[in-house]
Amino acid sequence: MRTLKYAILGLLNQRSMTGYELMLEFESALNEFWSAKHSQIYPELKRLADEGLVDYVIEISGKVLEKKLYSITDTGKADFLEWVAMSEEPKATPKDVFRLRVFFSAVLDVDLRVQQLEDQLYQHKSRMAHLKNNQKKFDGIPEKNSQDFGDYLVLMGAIMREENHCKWLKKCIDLNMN
Amino acid sequence: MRTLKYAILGLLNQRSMTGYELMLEFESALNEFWSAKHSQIYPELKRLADEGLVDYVIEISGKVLEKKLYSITDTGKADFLEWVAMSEEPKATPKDVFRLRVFFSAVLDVDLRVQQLEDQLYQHKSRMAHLKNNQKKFDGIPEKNSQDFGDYLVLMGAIMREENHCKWLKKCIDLNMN
DNA sequence: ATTTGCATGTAATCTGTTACATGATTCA
DNA sequence: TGAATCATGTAACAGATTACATGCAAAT
Repeated sequence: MRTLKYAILGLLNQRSMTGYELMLEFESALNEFWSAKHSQIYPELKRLADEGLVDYVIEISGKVLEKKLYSITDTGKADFLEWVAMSEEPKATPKDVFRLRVFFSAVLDVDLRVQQLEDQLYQHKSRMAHLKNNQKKFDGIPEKNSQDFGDYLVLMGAIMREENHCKWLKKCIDLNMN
Repeated sequence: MRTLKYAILGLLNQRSMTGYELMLEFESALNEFWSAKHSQIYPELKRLADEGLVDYVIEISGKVLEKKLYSITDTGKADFLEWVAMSEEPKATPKDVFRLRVFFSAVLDVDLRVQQLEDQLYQHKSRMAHLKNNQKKFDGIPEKNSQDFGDYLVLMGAIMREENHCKWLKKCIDLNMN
């Protein structure tokens, strides 16, 4: 499906970046729905360059350190636009180890189950606090055709997801304790 | 992390099964949070047998068709119990191509965005109807120490997740249309 | 008889993570 | 001057999907 390809093209469609900067984007902006390590990004960038979807210029940082500033090409832009316009069937399985554990948890003592759920709840609560803090940077709803708008929608989605997950965890705790 | 290993051990801890039956379980009961194709299950079963965590007897279906009925061993049971009792850090990234598309969707016409969101909403609504139908098989809340209890909790979680996802999609549609 | 489902496997490929490897720049 | 960060790459491995491959059993 080459999703990483389109994630990179989408980011380079916003502005030219180095591989390192792309990595930082995956760690921040896209973190809630996609990720990639530098060991995956650099080879993919090379491949995209071979395919003519991106190109780069070498810049010098300081005295000698070379960095490659990548830009999307017209072909790349066309390819990306085609992808983003596509409709898709929702993927069947968002794999989730914790839910798997809950599924099997009847073999455990109730105390331990509740402890695990509480632990999970704590972690997701702090995650939610972090997301809500990120939301502060928007004042009001961004303009519909700005990149900030997409940013806003997915952040809202992430917050709603965390909220809902916490709600589920609380219900599980309740049902385990009666 | 060997999650498939523990998913299989957990299922075999409930009852002895063939690889084919395990495959069916992954397609039904576990479908909301884990999946595996037969091409992954059969080699894993072989490996688990080599590791002494499961064993099997060959049964004959009809005249000649051999099937392997797998059972969990004591070692396997101990290993599984240790795993299910473990606490874990929530995984950072539940990758989601649709959210990635939404993130970049500002490059599209508003009409197309709304169309995509509506399409997604339709699919998730029917998915939710399907899940709610599954829930009917429970009358009331299952006993806390039965496998049905875990089953019930994750099904509830799946329904809540779908409900929440639909809510998010509706908000996205609203914000795109003003 | 033919189709659908039961039943088991391997091979090739793709995607992603961890570990290995190196070196420059900036800030305290 | 030492630590954190910038910057780029490769190699080995793990996990998972698609395709290849075969054959029996049951139901229509």
